Amino acid sequence: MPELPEVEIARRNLVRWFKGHRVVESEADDTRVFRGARWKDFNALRGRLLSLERRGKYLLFTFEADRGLLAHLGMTGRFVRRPPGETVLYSRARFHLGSGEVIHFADARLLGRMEPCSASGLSELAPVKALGRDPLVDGLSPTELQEAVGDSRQALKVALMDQGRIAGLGNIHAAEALYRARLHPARAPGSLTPAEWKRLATAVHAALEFGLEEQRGEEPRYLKEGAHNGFLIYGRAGEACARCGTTVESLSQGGRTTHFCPACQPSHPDGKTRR
DNA sequence: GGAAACCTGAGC
DNA sequence: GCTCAGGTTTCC
Repeated sequence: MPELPEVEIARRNLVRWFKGHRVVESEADDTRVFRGARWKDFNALRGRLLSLERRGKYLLFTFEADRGLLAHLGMTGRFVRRPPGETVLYSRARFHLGSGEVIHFADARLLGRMEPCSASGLSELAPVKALGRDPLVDGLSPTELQEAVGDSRQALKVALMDQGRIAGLGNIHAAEALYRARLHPARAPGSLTPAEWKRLATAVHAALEFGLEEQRGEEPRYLKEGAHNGFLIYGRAGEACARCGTTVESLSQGGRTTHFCPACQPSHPDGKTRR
């Protein structure tokens, strides 16, 4: 379920957890998380974590001895740090630190992905090479946004979630960005005006920054007990739009549910609403 | 395009 | 009991 902000928070936590500690042992279970990759190579991840990079929703671990790991949280994946001996539900892979603490990769639905490889080969892995610009890592100007998304023939929201165009936006933050930019999710990317690209670029950054603020902390907020919905539009179908009071609607795009305000986000640039 | 697939948990 | 879930891939 995690999108860019959640993955970035996971990255920051991991950097903190690994800092000053060596990995004395790594071990993983043979699960679907490794897909075709050689899961036993996970055991070779030892020593210091030299760097941890995020590109879109992927994490790129670099350990000593040219050992690397590509990780994706899927829908329910998460990294947690626990004292020695403590069990973690759905733990799929573990880093044992010199301090005795254990960093688990837990994933109930097994939709996450782990791929051990050489550190130098991380950037050459197919999923990584296919990624588009990361708004936080690479920046995303209105022009760059238009170049990445403007030639798509899919609905605007679907195009925004295409990781090959922009890396990191998922169902929630794409919807949040469109609401902030007052753009209808079904708009044709080719129809946006320069002013609209500018609004959208600003909105993408705002939505991601808001998400980062929301997710700060060790335990992923979205998995927390009783976490309330702090989003502007996501999950608010049937509620009144905070901006204009119109009832928020939903529609299905590319198999995902999109929420939007039919008044604030007109389907045409001239403001006419058509559905 | 869209739907179904991969999985389990949460919510109604 | 049924539906849905913040992701990605695969197959009509």
